[in-house]
Amino acid sequence: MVKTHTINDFSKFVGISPHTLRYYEKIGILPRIQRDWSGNRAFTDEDIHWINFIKCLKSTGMPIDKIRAYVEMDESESETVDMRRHMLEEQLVEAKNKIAEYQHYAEVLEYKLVYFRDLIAKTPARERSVRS
Amino acid sequence: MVKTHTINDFSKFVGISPHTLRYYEKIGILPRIQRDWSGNRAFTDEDIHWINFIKCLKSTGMPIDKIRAYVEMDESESETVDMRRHMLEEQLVEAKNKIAEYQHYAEVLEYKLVYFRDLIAKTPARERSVRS
DNA sequence: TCTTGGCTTAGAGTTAACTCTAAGTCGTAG
DNA sequence: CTACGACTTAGAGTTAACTCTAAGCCAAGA
Repeated sequence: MVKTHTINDFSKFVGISPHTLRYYEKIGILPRIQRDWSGNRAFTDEDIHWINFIKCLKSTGMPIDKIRAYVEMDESESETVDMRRHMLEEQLVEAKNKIAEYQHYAEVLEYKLVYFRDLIAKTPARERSVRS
Repeated sequence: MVKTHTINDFSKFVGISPHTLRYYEKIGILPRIQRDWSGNRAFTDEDIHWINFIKCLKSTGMPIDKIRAYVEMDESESETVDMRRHMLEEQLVEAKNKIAEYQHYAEVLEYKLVYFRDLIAKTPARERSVRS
């Protein structure tokens, strides 16, 4: 017997509103959500992993439609392992690109900040009115 | 005498459409764009740095309104160095958070991919039909 | 002269991914 | 008995940041 969560509890846990959770189920990116005998959704800890994985795909820029396609393949008995692997590899590249991109931004910001810190260290506050 | 670029050239260079460049100027996040004698925008290499900096702010999640506020401070003679520094420091935190976030996503994807690669290595293609 | 590429204002349309409303049903706890 | 928290469908509204259209003007080059 696996412990399950109501939609409200689960919502708080994963940081996604009940409304959006139902929406995700409806559009097909959250399949296999169990129901209790009265028809209410019964989320399991397994589902947390799935949500995290979905977040991963979404955040690395995979559009909802493509996520749905992936999920359908995952659900089907058809032979789609190669394709799914390929899709994940693309998202991995995206993730790595994002890391590089934000590292660049961090550098730009640090560079600007060096200038500001310098300026603040050298100049009494009342004399400061300089453009960057 | 500084070499300048037409809006079309500059557009290609920074990867932002002429339309959007005009829009940026209009909403106040691209100030000080020079004009030639006939009134056409004359972008300088300086402006490229500025665009890159703006991209930095935008990509680290600073909304347009806040960017405009920053730009206004940068333009004004008022004493806003501390505030601007503070804003940049917030964006730096954002950039670092993003890096961590995407590193996490990359790990999740790599983990999944290990499973797929394993599966593909061990199973002849015609036998594959497994759920992840 | 005609085409090309620039300019302007004002406002409408697009996009994805939610996010919410309405309107009604059901089961349980106080 | 009543409130609460689930549930349903269908469709409307929201959001930011573009993105484009219309309509018309101006200047340079072939």
